[in-house]
Amino acid sequence: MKNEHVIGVLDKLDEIYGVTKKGFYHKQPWQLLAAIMLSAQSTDKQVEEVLPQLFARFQNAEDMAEAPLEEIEDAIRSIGLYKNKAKNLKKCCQQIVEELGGEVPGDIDGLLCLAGVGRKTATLFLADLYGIPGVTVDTHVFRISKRLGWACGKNPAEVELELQKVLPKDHWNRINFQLIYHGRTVCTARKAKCQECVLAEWCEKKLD
DNA sequence: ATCCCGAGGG
DNA sequence: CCCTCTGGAT
Repeated sequence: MKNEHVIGVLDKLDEIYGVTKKGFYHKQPWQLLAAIMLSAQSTDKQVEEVLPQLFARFQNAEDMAEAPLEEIEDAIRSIGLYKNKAKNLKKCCQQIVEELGGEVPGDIDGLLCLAGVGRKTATLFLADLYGIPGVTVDTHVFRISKRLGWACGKNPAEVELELQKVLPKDHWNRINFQLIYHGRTVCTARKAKCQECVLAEWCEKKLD
């Protein structure tokens, strides 16, 4: 894989998908964290439909920490995996209120101690809130990185390290949403639309 | 490796 | 109808 290939792809991604992503609406850090937690295995659209009512009902982390589980479930039911997500949200808010004085951690290790917060969620939170550079490897980034020939790792953690070496740091925080969008619309898991792919000239796995 | 789980696409 | 989905926990 040649360096010009990477530059070519990155320029094209910036051109097609832009360089900034509209993050989830939030007034407080815990709201952003909650929104990202809800987005697991769901689309942004689904999450955004639920947020207004959710934050109207629960004004702060303490409200959610004290709320009956069923009330949280009701507020997010239309999103998949709602039982796990409600349970994690409540537990996470309890931790924030009872162990952290109401403050959401500002570092990766602190965030990873919270219920329902894994590497993907934590990295995205830090990127959105503080602009801290981080490569988040979800299913789309994982799949496309390998098709492009940027990585060959067996799991997301390995691919994350490979991408950190291949990609300039100033692209880390936008490669995620760019590849996710590309992955949902063009470079899909099955039946990738290579004919209409703007990255095809640099792609190792391009289909004819 | 499996489960969670509603929504939308093929 | 059947499949997958911007993860995380067990």
